[in-house]
Amino acid sequence: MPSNADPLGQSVWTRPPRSRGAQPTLSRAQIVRTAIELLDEKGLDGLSMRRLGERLAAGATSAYWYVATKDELLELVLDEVMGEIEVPEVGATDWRTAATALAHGLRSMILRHPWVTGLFGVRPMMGPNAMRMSDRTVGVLTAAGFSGMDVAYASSLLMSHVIGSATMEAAWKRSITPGTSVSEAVDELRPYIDEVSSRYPHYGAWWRENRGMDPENLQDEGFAFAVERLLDGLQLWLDRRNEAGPA
Amino acid sequence: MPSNADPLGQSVWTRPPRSRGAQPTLSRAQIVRTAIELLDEKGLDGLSMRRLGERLAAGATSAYWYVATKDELLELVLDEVMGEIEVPEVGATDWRTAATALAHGLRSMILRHPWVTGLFGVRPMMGPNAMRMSDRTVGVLTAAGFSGMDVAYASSLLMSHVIGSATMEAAWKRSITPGTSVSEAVDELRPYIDEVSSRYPHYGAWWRENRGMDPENLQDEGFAFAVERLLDGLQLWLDRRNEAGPA
DNA sequence: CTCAAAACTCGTACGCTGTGCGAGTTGCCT
DNA sequence: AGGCAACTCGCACAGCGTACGAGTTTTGAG
Repeated sequence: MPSNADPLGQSVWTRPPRSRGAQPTLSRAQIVRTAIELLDEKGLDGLSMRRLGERLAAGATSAYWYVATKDELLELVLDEVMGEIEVPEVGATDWRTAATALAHGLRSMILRHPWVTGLFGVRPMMGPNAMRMSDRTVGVLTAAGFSGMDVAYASSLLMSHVIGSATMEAAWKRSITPGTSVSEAVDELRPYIDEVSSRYPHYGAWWRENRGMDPENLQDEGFAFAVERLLDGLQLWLDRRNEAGPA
Repeated sequence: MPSNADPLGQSVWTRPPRSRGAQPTLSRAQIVRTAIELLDEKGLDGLSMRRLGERLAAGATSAYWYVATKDELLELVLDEVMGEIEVPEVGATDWRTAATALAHGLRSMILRHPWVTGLFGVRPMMGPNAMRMSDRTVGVLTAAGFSGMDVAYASSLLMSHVIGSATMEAAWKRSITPGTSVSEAVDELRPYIDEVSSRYPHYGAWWRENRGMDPENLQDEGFAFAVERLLDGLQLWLDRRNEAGPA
């Protein structure tokens, strides 16, 4: 363990960076950037500390001066990509537009970096970028009329849905042979689905009715549909509460 | 690779089990059961093929006769725990009750086996238990009045939300020292949250108003709230459509 | 009953992983 | 000038997934 290891259970985010001494040839930022490069190219399994060292033109274990463990590096990486999402400032638009932007921004980040889905489950996101996003979300929802625990509930509803659906979408995309389009993949699978779905009554019936659909924009449309329904549900709750309140 | 390895890219589910020959001392079912035991005790990282062999009182690589790779074993394991969820048959209750049962059933399965969150993202779920669940879900939603792609959208909305929120809940639970209750954990974290939240305006304001809340049933309440909003949103869409249709 | 083949079990080994350790180098501060 | 802090990195270790092939048991065919 390098000497900057965490003595008191503090997280990566609270520990100050080093300052004096020989000038470093590496940096946290560079390490994180390179790790993301590697992850984008080869996926979560494709990142090993040795490969990272190689790509950095450094020794296999050199990164360990800047990062206590691989898990910690992954925490930094997760927060870094969270920084790619932009949430409108409070008051810039109505809350529905802002929430929609948040949802779509988060989703497209995940589709850009599908390996993040493997990182969401491990530790709660507390990095500065994730916090900044939470902060804006809280602001937007508060301005919309939510208060108290409802804010937390609504924001978690939003985030959870996006994370869940993008996780499943990424899983599906990963399972098709790379390079083929969605339509081609579905065409390939069609006989198999025919066979399987025939054994399940409701699913089979649905499939017989809908096997002709164009699968190209299905994921996008499904996501947009879900976000609308979800915001409808929240809006309805606000409306009902406003009706009941001033009575 | 054992000789029953998949020659044509078929999945685990289509390959028939072995029949003739020396009577086996192991079985797929037993292997899967033991793997789940180990996973429940030690988490995703705690499962190694060697440990599995040990616990089975067998050689380190013996399980490889029944399972081509560890990933395949995990696919079986995932489907096995999916079998723990019960979805009401179509017509047994109104669709809202059925959907609520599905959501809560899936959530409590995930909280019982938190390691599954690491499995959702890797491959689409196509095992028999997952299919059975999808089938019932499709049935319930069709009976409710959804049709065509809406069925897929609505069912994915439901599942995605549960998976996302349970993933984040499991992450949070994992990060607190085991054995301490939720309230104790929050009490421990309180000074840290005070410090962090002060740097984020909206989040900080929200925290100052709400730092006194009782965190004990927060997760449960938040989940129930979200499911209600989500079903409201779907219901509203059905209503609007029924209004517009017969006009 | 005989016997080859099928059905399994498992010890060994290979290449990979994360990372602790300690010796080596560099450059600032007194 | 000298010492120490800041870094770099080769080596080694324990553990991983799993390919391989030799060993054991049971079966069905002749």
